[in-house]
Amino acid sequence: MAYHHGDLRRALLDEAVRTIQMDGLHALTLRAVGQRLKVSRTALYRHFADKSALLSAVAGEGFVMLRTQLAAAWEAGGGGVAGFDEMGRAYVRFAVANPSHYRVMFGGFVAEREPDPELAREATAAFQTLVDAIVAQQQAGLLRRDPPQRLADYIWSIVHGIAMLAIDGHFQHHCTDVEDLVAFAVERIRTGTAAVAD
Amino acid sequence: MAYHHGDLRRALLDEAVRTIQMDGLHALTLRAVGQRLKVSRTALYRHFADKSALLSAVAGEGFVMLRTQLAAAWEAGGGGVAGFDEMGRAYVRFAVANPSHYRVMFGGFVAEREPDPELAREATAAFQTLVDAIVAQQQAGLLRRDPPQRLADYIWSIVHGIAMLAIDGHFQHHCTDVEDLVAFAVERIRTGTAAVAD
DNA sequence: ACCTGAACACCGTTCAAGT
DNA sequence: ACCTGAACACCGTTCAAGT
Repeated sequence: MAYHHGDLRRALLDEAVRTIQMDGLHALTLRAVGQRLKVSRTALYRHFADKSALLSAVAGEGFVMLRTQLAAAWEAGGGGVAGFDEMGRAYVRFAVANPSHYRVMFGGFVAEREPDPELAREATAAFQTLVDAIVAQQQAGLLRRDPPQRLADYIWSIVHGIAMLAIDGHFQHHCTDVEDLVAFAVERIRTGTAAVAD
Repeated sequence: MAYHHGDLRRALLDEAVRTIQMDGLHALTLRAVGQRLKVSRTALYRHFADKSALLSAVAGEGFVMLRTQLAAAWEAGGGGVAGFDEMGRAYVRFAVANPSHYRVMFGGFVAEREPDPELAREATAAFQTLVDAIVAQQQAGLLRRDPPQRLADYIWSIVHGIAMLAIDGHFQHHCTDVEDLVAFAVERIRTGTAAVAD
């Protein structure tokens, strides 16, 4: 009869994201997901070790999407200053457009225990996109010659902070437009990290 | 016999923080808290409407502590540049020293639904400490004359981003010392937001 | 007023059993 | 291989009852 065959895994991931998007992370129960997919609530265990493995998979897909969109923004901006600024905008835009992915990626649900190495690898790859762009700009004389990792930690913190506060609605209270804030941040980062004369 | 009288509320708050600190937010169960305080698991309902009200109270105390420590740092630094830099350091230091408070304050557990107005007021008061310091610096000609709220959103995002990533252990992977990162951030913020010549 | 114990409706997970 | 149904040990919350 209506076996889901190979695509139940895919359906479970999509339904998990959909549920978090609509009703929040606390509403994600294996029973509800199974019920909505017309499947036993234990069918999931054929595809994931447990609930946290499902969340890890969601986070992993999120990191792949993020890395792809960051790289695309860098390319679309033609590298250099325009490309880097575009990366910052793309980062926050990803978080705002995919809040459930982002929350699972950084909400502390996965990072608590030692996460599966594949997830760590994908997170590192996304971070590396930022480091690469920083090194490229330094070599073009567009950015301070601080250690790239330090600059990356700093800039990642800024866009992450904006993204988190935006997702959690902390800006709505004082009517802050997120796009405007990111534009302001990009300018201030540029001013604060410009290459200094030798 | 061993009634807790008026201080059960206090004991519940402390035990909640202790539990989150030691075992994580997912380990905070009303049953465990009650058991550890030698009290029925339903005794809590005499002091809090429900579990989320307990978390709201923890968050509220966190905002009071944060505001106090930010104001103290500003004063200790004698206002001006030194005081402002000290505020940034104090912010991240608070988060790292009180990760369970911080996670409840910003982890999206409280902000999801409409939070109680008292909590919102305390969060706003903490934010206002930053705005006030920014206005003072602008009047002293030490900071760009952008809208104070915009500068506050920007700087709050930076320290919040560093704090969150630090708490969730995302810096341990590439051996970043948080104090060093904050020091670097404070310098870059200063350079990026310095007053411009008229 | 403050606390208790039993009860209710949930949850993730396991496991023997079915196809 | 893939899915099911019953069972187990949890959870937050309610409520009549005790002091």
